[in-house]
Amino acid sequence: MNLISVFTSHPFFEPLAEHEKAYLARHALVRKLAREEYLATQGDCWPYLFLILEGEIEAVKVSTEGRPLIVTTFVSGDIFWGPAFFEADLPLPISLEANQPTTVVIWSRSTLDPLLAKGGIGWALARLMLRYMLRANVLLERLAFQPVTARLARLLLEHFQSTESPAIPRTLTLDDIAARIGTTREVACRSLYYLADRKIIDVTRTELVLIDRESLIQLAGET
Amino acid sequence: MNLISVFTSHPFFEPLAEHEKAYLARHALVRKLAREEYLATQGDCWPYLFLILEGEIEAVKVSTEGRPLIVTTFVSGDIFWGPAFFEADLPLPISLEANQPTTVVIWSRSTLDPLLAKGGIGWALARLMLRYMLRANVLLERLAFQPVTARLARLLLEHFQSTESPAIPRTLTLDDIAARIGTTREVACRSLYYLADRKIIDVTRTELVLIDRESLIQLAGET
DNA sequence: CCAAGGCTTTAACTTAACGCAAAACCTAAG
DNA sequence: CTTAGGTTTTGCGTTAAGTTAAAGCCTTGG
Repeated sequence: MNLISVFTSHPFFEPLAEHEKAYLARHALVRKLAREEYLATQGDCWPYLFLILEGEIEAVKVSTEGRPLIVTTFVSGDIFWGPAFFEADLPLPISLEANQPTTVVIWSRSTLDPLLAKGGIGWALARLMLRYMLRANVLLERLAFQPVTARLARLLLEHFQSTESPAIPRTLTLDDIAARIGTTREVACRSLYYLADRKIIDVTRTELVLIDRESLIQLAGET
Repeated sequence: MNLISVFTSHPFFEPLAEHEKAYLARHALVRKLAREEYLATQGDCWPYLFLILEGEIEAVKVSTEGRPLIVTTFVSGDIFWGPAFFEADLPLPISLEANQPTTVVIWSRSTLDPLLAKGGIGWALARLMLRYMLRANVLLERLAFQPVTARLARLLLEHFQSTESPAIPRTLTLDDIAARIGTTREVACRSLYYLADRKIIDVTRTELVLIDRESLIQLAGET
């Protein structure tokens, strides 16, 4: 397998010796997911750790009324796990859903167990977890303190940042946007046009064009 | 110092050898906090880990407009840390404020460093962090999906659970309640009377009496 | 070319939640 | 006893956000 090359390059596995990496590769479960396919669902007891080789996986929560909220997105190279990986019987607090065709490598708790006893990996896990905790924290802050418009503004800023061009094609549907900022389709749409009305962005059917970055930043609150 | 006895009894330090525990005790910083005193404030770079010996510490976030939100409460025996304990320069996402007279033991990153390299502690930290992440997750879910009344109902249930008696004295001020469920004084008060109006609880100036647990549970949503 | 299905947009309505302000109440200090 | 300061309670006006419904637009597949 050429899987080993992937591990070697990933900083997470750096502390491991060669034969340990080989062990990992032998026991790895490679799984391909289609768009909209679930890796695991909320409430499952899922004692695995995964690494994304290609694609994206969204961590999504669903309310009792069925409204989805995308908590975070894991991209290629990211590592995550189910709580049951650490302690038996802890249910998965979110669903893991592929965004697009995605390939992941999965290890079960029992496979990784012998390696975890060693120092390096435990520490690395703690660091990773810290990162995710901080992400969750940011989300919490926004949901608790910021209105929909501000959350939308921030989402847009992130998208505009990732490209040089001031225009981004409308790849996300309104439902996607709504799930990301924690609201509904309709409200997301209204907010978009609220921004358009004050000449902060330009909304067309095919793209969103940034007009006034300053105002957008201001609307998004601090940072 | 009799500090050592505290460590020995704490499962977190179980993996350590006796001489290591002694090392810990030697380098421990014991700090007493008065009520309302801050251990550290949001935005600080705070590379420490602490253990509560006595008292309580609240993790509180403050919005730009000054509205506080209590994210979680650490009680006697709990261990927590600043993100900078793991990675330099990460700011504290919350403030740590004593709820009551509180005693904590603090270690700096540099002190603990030699012990962290060893496996056991890293793993324990990862497990602890997982717990906190799950807590944050629950809070997120409630803020995102549940109305104020449901959040209040759940808070009350937790309080009623902790005592046998159906009556609890009003030790929390409305501001406290509001900060815990993420709203304002006035709204919290109104919600309280909303519950009283439908005979679910009884509100007097001195105590809250549980009348209809079933309804309260139902209002609180699942669980 | 047409029709179906999905996505977007708008409008009208409803309501939960917030802010302001004032009154009521309680406690502790003088 | 009185007052000052803090807390609780209530009324009122405002608004952000969710809901429902319907219309419009675009793409795709027959």
